[in-house]
Amino acid sequence: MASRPTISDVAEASRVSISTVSLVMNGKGPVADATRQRVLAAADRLGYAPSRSARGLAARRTGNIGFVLREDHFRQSEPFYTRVFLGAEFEARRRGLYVLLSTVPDPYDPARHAPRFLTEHSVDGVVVAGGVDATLLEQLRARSIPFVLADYAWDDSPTVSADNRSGGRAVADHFVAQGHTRVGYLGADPEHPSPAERRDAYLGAMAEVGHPVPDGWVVTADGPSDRQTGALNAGLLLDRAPRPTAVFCANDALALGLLDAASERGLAIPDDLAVAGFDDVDGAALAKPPLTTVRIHKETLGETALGLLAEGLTGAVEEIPPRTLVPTELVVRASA
Amino acid sequence: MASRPTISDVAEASRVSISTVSLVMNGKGPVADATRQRVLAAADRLGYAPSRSARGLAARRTGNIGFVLREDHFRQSEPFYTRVFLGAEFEARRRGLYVLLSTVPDPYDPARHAPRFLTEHSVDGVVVAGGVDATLLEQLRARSIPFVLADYAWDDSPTVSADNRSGGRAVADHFVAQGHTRVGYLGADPEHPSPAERRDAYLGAMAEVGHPVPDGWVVTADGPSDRQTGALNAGLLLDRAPRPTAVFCANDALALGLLDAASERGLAIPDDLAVAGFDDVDGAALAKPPLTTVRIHKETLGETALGLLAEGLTGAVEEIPPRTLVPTELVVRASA
DNA sequence: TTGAAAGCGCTACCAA
DNA sequence: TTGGTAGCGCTTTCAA
Repeated sequence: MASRPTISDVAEASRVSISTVSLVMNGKGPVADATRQRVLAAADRLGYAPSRSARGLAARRTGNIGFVLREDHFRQSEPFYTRVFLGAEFEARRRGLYVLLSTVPDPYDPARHAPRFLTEHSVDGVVVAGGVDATLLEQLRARSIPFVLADYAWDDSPTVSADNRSGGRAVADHFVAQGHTRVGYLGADPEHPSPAERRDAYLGAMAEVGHPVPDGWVVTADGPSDRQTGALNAGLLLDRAPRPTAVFCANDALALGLLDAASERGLAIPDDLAVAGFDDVDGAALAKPPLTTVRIHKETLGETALGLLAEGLTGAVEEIPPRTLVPTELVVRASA
Repeated sequence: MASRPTISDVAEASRVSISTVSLVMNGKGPVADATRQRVLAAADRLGYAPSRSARGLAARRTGNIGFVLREDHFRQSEPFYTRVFLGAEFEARRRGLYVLLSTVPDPYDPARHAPRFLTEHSVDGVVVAGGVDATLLEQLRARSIPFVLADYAWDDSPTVSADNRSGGRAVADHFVAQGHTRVGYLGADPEHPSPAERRDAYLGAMAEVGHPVPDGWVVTADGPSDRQTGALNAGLLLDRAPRPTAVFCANDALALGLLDAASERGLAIPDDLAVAGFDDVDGAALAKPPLTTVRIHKETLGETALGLLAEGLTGAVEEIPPRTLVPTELVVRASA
C-alpha cells in the first residue's frame, strides 16, 4: 500500500510549490482563485490530509486541547460532565482540534497525577470541567498553559458557567406565582460557587418581593450534592414546625433526595410541599412526580468553554473574558 | 520565558550526542550505564520531555490511540462505557500513549461522521467500545488501521469481552443451588452477541443438570436493553401460569425493570420470584432488594483492549488474539 | 501572487 | 557503545 500523500504530492499534482499548497490548506495569504481551486481539487483527489505531527512540529502548535475532569465526576452515573465533554468535543471537531480527556483523582498529587499532556506540553490549552484541586490549576498557570474553567471558578481565571443567578431568581418567581410565601432552601457542597449563586439569587428575589426566607429554612449540608445527602438532610426542613410549603434545592440530586424523604413522610407533592431543583438531569423528568427544575445546557457549557479557549489561542480575541454565562431555563413539571 | 528544552539541550548538558539521548529516552540500544544515568539526570534537571510532534514525524507513529464509542452509549446514565474508557485511558497512560475519544452518532454516515483521526491518520490504532455501525469498522479496515473491539464482536476482528458464558453458567448453578428447577430468561437487543452468549450458557447449564428451560420461558425482547424494556416485557414471564420461580436477565437494566414489574404485581423477591442480572451496575446494589448479578470489571475490559492493541502495534505480539475474555464474577445479593 | 529554502525536534541508519 | 547525518512533512520568512 502506497503511504499517504504528502504536501509535495499535492504540489506536484497541482503544479505549484508546496508553499502555495500550505497557504491554501490553511486558508491564508493571497492566492489566486484559480490556483486555490486547482490545489483543493488535487488534495481532494489524492485524499490528502496534512500530517498533524509535521504541522505541529513546524508551527509549534499541537492542535490538541486537554480536557480535565475529576475522576469521580466522570464515573458518576449522572452524565453531567460527560455532556460538557461532548459539547467540547463537538466544538473541537468544528475547529479541527483534538481533545485529550484526562481524569484526575481527588485528592490530587501534582507529582504523580499530573495529566501527561501537562508535563509533555502536548496541548495548546486546557478546559477544566468542574471542581478540581487548586494545585492542578497552579501547575497550569506555572507552565503558562492557557485554560478555561467550565462550571467552576478559581481565582480570576476565565470561566464559563450556567447563569445560576437568573435560574435561582426564576425559581423564586415561580414559587411566588404559585402563591408560596413560606419557602426554604436546601444546598450542599459549600465549596462550589454555583450553589451559592443559586441560593443568593433565590433568597434575594424572595426578599425583594417581601417574603424573605428565614435563616432556619436555609440549609446547606456539608457533603456532596447527591441524592443521599438530600434525603438525609431533608429532615432539617421537613421536620420543623412550621415547615416551608416550597423548597428550592441547589441541584436535582438533592431535590430527588428531598422527594424521597417527603414521600417517606407521606407528604403530597406539590400540594403539601412544592420542590424545585437545578440542572435538569435525566432523572428529573422521570421522577415521581416529575421534577420542576432549571435546565442547564450542558453541551453548550463545553462548547462555549472550548470555543473561548480556541479563540484565545489563535489570538482572535485579545483576552479571554473572565466570566461567561450560559443561559438557563426554568422547566415547570409537576413537582412545583 | 525560555522555550522548553530540546534533545540538543540534554545532549549538551550531558556531553553526549543527541543520538545517545534518543536511545536513552527510548530505552533502546546498548548504552553504558554511566552514560544513561548522566543523560537521565540531565533530562530530569532540565525538565526535558520529548516533543510528541517531532517524535511522531520522525518515527511515523503518532502515539495516539483512538477510542470510538456510540454517542448514545456515552451519554447514557449508566457509566458502563465510561469505565471501559477509564480503563483504557489508564493503560494508555502507563504506556505513554494518548487516547483520543470520539463519539459517533447512530445511524452513522461514513462521509459526515467519520472521526477526524480516521481521515487524518492521526492515530496508530483504535479501540472500538460497544456496538457501532459496521460501516465504521469497514472504514478502519479499508485504511488498514488496526483496531480492537471491546464488548462487541464483528467478523473475525480481535475482540475482548466479558466471560459471558461462565457468567451465565454461574447464574444457573446458583439458581439450582437455591433449589430452583423452573427458571426463565429475559433478554433483549438480539443484535448484540453478549446476551446470546449469556443465554446459551445459562440454558445449557440448566439442561445439563436436568432442568431444561421450556421455550415459553425464554423471552428475548426486540428492543434496547433497558429498564423500561425489562418492565414492559416482564409480563411475558410473570403473567404466565405456571410461572418460573427464578429469572435470569441478560443485564441489570432488564433485571431492574423486571423487579419493578414484580413489585407492581405484589410478588415477593426472592421468595415468589428470584431475579439475577448481569453487569453489576451501580444501581444493582441499591435496588430493592439488592440485585444478585454477574459482575463485569469494566475498567479491565478497557485496559485489556488497549493493552492488546498496543502490543500489536509495537509488534510485541505477532498477531492480536482474536478473542480475549475478561473474567466475570457472581455477586450474590438479596434478589436471588 | 508564487517559490526557494531554512528549520521545527526527533528517529534511525550507518560508521566509527 | 557512541556520534554524524539524512530525512520525516510541514510552516514561515524572504525574494522574486
